[in-house]
Amino acid sequence: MSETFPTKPEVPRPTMIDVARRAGVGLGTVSRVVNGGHGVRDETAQRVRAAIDELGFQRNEVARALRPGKKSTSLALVLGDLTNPFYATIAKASLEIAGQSGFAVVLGSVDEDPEGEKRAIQELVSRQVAGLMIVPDQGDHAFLEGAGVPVVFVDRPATGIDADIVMVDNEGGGRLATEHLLAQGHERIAIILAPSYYTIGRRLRGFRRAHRAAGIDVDESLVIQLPEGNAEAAEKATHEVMLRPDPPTAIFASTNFLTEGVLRALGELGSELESEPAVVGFDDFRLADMLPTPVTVVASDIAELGRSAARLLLDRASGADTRPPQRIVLPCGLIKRGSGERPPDSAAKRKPR
Amino acid sequence: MSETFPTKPEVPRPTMIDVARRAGVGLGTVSRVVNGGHGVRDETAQRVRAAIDELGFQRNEVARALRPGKKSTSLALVLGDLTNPFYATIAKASLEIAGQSGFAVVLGSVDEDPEGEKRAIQELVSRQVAGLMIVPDQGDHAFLEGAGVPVVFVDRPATGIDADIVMVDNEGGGRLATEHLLAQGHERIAIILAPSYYTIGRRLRGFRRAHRAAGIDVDESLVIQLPEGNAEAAEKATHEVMLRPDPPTAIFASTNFLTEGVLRALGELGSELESEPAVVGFDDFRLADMLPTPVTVVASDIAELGRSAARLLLDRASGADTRPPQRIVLPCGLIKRGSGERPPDSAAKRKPR
DNA sequence: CTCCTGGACGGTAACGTTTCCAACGTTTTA
DNA sequence: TAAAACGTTGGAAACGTTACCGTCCAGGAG
Repeated sequence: MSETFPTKPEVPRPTMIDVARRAGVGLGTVSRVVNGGHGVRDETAQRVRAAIDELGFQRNEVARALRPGKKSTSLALVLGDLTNPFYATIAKASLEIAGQSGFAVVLGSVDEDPEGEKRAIQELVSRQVAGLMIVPDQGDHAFLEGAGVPVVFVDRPATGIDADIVMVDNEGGGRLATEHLLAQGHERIAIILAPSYYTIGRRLRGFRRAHRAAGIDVDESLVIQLPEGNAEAAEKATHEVMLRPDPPTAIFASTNFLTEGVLRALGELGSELESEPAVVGFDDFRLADMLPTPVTVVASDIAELGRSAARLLLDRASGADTRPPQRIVLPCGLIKRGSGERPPDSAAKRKPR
Repeated sequence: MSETFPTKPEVPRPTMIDVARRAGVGLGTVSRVVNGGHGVRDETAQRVRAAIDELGFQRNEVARALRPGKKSTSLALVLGDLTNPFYATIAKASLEIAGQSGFAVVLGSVDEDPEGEKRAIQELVSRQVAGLMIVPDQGDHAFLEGAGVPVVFVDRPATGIDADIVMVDNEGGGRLATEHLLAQGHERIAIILAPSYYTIGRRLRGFRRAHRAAGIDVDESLVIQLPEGNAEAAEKATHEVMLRPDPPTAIFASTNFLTEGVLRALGELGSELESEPAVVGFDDFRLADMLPTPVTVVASDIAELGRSAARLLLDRASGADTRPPQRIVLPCGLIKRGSGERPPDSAAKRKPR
């Protein structure tokens, strides 16, 4: 390198010792002032505070967390693809709650495989976080038992450990969506399923229960298990099922990304279809109301999912909450927008508006 | 509480001292083994590693970061609404890069006001992060000068400090979008602007330059400054401008959320309009290709924005990079989808497909 | 007047790690 | 053969904070 950047003087940040010296008091006094200032004479506290301001002192959270028994003021959040608005919403909400209590949120690097998840979690634990919020992948989470930090699972339970869990009423949502379609007279409803997550299983159960309650048999050839949980897989599967000799008159997409894939396939199929099927998705998504046919979805308050998890974890971490592991379940509601309203016998093509 | 949860025995995690005792070696030797194991006899290292496995020892990153001069192995990321896919993409990408180097990413709680941002940053600095990635709000960031950690700004520069910056070619993008519309024959192009961010200013500059190059005057009444940067504001503004006696024949929306608002307004206006205007947005968004009229956008590689920022910051933090502050600018490209292709004289209504 | 009480404060140990230095044994060099 | 050099190891200091303990002084009780 021909010219180097003048490296910053790397001025060491002032410590409590500097503050103590400046204020002419002992180290303990500074500590007391920094932590609320009980047991310190007003006049002394003033002097200390003045010194803090002059030096621009800021407490070193790392040193603080080193003290015996103390945990850091950080929570860890382990989740999947942040690009999925579902996860992003959880992250944002938990961040907000944590921030209100002066806690930061550490995001471990998120891998796909269970092994990567385990590594990420251990990385986080080694940072002495006060608690873990995890949207768990498949695989055993028993190794968390000995981690010594409270854990809250979000959106789905984990196996091998009995911990708090905050989730959505997946079965109720699945039932709601299906009942809505059944009420329109549909009897051949396809359900598109992402790979074996717990949530998906519950949504399927709701689907079956709604059928049973209505006295209608589920055509198992319309229960479609995708190899992957992305829009492309759903698109392909929708293509296939709609071109069968006896296509479904309605489709229930079990995930926001899957809904997108379903709609994409229907759009491409377009006029090839004798009659466009009704569609209901699970989880709302942006622009759902602006598509050529606004899409009806079953939705829950995802942000509340994140908030509840963060609140619960903070209470656990502070020791304020010693109840047995809790199971918080948030309700789902139906947002009718149009795509679920097509009658099964309608041969009408999508209209301009 | 009538019954309390059996509090975990709170097993203290094993330390290096435990490992040393178990392996019958000194503390220094354990440290050497943990950090690569140079200068330790193979047989000794084996014994130490065995002890580590048996005890399930894991290095305490907090204690590690306390050592003089050492920073933690965490990077901080400060940004706006994670629910905005733009920010979420940056977060995901930087997380990925940081994770590859064993760094975690701490998200400070993100407020809207400059004061909240400053507080969040100081919270993060007090956690001894190795570096800061900031998508800065307005306001002076000179206070970062003395923070003693490397800073990389993302998406926009900050005032009051000369630091690395990774951004997008906003002016080029603005110009590209405008040129595309001009090439279709449009001469009355409205531009919808979010409040005074740096990026928006550059996009506007590109807009003006393109006009000048084409020898067409900008109608200043079509340069629309929004009071807020959300979809609602854009929707309202679009309504107003389209109902003027002499409406624009094309609209350039300077932000993904604004594009959404513009489209929403146009959808509502529907048949009230004599001719629907062409639309080009800045930044791509999910489902843009599935709207009734697929929307043309100017886009850049947002993920690369995050990746570059993280890479640069890691190099700065490790001291590997001592160059003067860098300015990385990523190019923008045009993604044609249809909404930008309407000729200015077309009286055609939106067609079914 | 003395003793005791209690509030205010100073000093120090401890947290778990890394880094430096000294000590040791072995081998090479003079 | 003695000295020097080297590789391996153990021990101690240091990082910045909090918790605990002891000291000091003032004031009240006896």
